[in-house]
Amino acid sequence: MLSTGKKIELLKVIAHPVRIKILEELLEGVKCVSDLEEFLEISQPNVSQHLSLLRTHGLIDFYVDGRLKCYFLVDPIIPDILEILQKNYQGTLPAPACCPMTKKGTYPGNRNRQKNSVRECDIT
Amino acid sequence: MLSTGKKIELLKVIAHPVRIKILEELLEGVKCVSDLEEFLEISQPNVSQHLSLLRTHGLIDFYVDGRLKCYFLVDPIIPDILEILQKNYQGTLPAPACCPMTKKGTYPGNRNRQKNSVRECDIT
DNA sequence: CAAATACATTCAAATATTATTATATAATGA
DNA sequence: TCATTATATAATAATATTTGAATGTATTTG
Repeated sequence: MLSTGKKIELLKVIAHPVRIKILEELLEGVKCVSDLEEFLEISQPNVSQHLSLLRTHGLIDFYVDGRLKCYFLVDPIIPDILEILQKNYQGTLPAPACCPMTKKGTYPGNRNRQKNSVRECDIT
Repeated sequence: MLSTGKKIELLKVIAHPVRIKILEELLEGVKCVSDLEEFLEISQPNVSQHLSLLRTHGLIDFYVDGRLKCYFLVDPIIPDILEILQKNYQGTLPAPACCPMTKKGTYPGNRNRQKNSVRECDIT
């Protein structure tokens, strides 16, 4: 299994608007470079460069059909990332249990804080 | 709801080893800067810089307790990303239905390919 | 009020990423 | 074989990211 470090690297590679579009397109099925070039509306060398980066990181691969290179998805992390990008997040995470917002106390750590700061969360 | 573009930007901000560690730490609960500094073993200004970046992107926020700044998670995209980083992916995605690997044909698009390339996937 | 603590900001240097341009290669078709 | 099509690579220039060093501000404590 991949280390967290490697996964962060993958995340970094994925986090680019053009590459996300490529991956979304490949999620639909196999695509050759020229089809991607048309779809993305960027130069062919640039498409190849992005494909190359995705490939050297093991995210995608290709097979050859005549003079076409047919790219497809390999890494199972991709659908999960793309799903997050589609997901409709609303609101925020719940405020921390122990803070002035929830009126339940202040910092739960051991650092110095103001003398009169009461930690109701400790008192229970 | 956030646009895909904004989410890609968030992904880019998140995809950094130090910032991932910060987010993982904050997932456990509120943390002040000095505690993060100790944990991360990087300089205090650098911690502040990363926190600032995370905050300007709306991923985290803080409350003040005396001289402490207590940071906490805000954006609900964070737990989802962190979950992916923990997940144990194995194997690869299934090979495309229509390619030499699966022996079911070649490129499904409309580009020129070699004359004798048969598309069994079209024939059904 | 002075010192100490907690944190932020600014600037510069080092490094990494991105896109462009030009050129190369390999396969196909005339 | 020659032109065309499909793609890759290399070099460069522009830009962005990252870190370190120095300095600044606010709060608390003695």
